[in-house]
Amino acid sequence: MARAGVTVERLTLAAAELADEVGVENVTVAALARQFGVKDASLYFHLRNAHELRVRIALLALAELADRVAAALAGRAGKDALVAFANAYRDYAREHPGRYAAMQIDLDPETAAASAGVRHAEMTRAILRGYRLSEPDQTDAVRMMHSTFHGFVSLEKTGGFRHTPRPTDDSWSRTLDALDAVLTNWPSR
Amino acid sequence: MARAGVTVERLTLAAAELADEVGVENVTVAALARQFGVKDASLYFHLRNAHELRVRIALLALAELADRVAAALAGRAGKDALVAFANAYRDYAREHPGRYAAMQIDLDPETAAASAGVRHAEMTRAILRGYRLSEPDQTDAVRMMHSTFHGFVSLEKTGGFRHTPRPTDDSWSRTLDALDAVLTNWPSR
DNA sequence: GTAGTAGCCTAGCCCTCTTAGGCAAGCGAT
DNA sequence: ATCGCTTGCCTAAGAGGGCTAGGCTACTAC
Repeated sequence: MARAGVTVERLTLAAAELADEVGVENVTVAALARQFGVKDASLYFHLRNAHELRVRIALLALAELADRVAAALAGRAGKDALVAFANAYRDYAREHPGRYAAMQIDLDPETAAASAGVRHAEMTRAILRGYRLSEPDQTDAVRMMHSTFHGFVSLEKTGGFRHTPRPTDDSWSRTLDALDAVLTNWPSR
Repeated sequence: MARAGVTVERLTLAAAELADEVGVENVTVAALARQFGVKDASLYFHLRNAHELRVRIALLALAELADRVAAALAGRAGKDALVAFANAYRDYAREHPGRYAAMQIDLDPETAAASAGVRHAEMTRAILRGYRLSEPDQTDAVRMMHSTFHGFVSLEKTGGFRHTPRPTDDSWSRTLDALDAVLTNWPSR
């Protein structure tokens, strides 16, 4: 009997692709086993449980996104960097809806600390260097930025903007203008 | 054999409460049936399938939230209205995490059009009257506002802000200041 | 009081998750 | 080469959940 050559890495990648096709909630151990031509039970040799599978998708996505953002950010500063970050973020979410959704599951603290999520935080703060904000304004601004990006992308995906004809691309670009404006002129207390 | 007195309304309400306790993804037809002292199969007399149950939770939540926001908005204008809206939104999401999560599932267009979601859109636009924005800026601003609210609340819930000690309440209030500032001074093209 | 229907039930199928225990392929050491 | 050990797969089996088909019963309308 030939071995199927299943590894955690191959499983995770296949799971991520499956997630993009059918949604994270439908990424099932059984479906994955079928893809590898293997019985469901066999995957528990590589995986603790179905939840770990989703966590692994999330970690993969966080790392991939961090790489993309880092590449987009290279050599840019100020609004240029803001827009590059934002577009890398949104593009990734649209190309990989399942992976993006997986990113939203909450990781336990130590897993999160070891994830590429920390790189996101660092890069976001790096952007703000162009806007000369000091603490605690910087933290607030980071949170607002992230909220705006995530909120927009998330609402766009679930069709929250569908009821108005205006192209979402236009709203996105104007939202970034507004974000740039408010970061440039961060209101003092 | 006494009848259990199951109705779609009672089912939906129980499901919503269950969702707040254990998460929407764990709202199961079987669990609900147990709560009503009834067999699972019996619920299919009232419900088409498990998905309908979640849709009903979403619609309930949209209506409840719209009521709250409307109450919060009464007699307010400008930044006052903005803050009231935002807090009503965030408070609801925190008190009813399961209902809030249910709100994010995408409804098919006609269901969405018949939902209380349209009231949200109207009220959001009403707030912007205080800021004198005309189309298409108004649409962009509505989208940005909604994105910010949803993004913040969503990230807060999934622990996205945990890695920084700053109280989220403070960041929230400063984010609203920033939003007010940018709406007041919406950047022209 | 009888017909009809609304509200529940049992039986049963399929799918998923997960554990327990077995067998066989390949590797390292003798 | 072969003996054993580990790795990678297997079968078996139980617990749930989703859902359908078909049946019984209590209430309702006439």
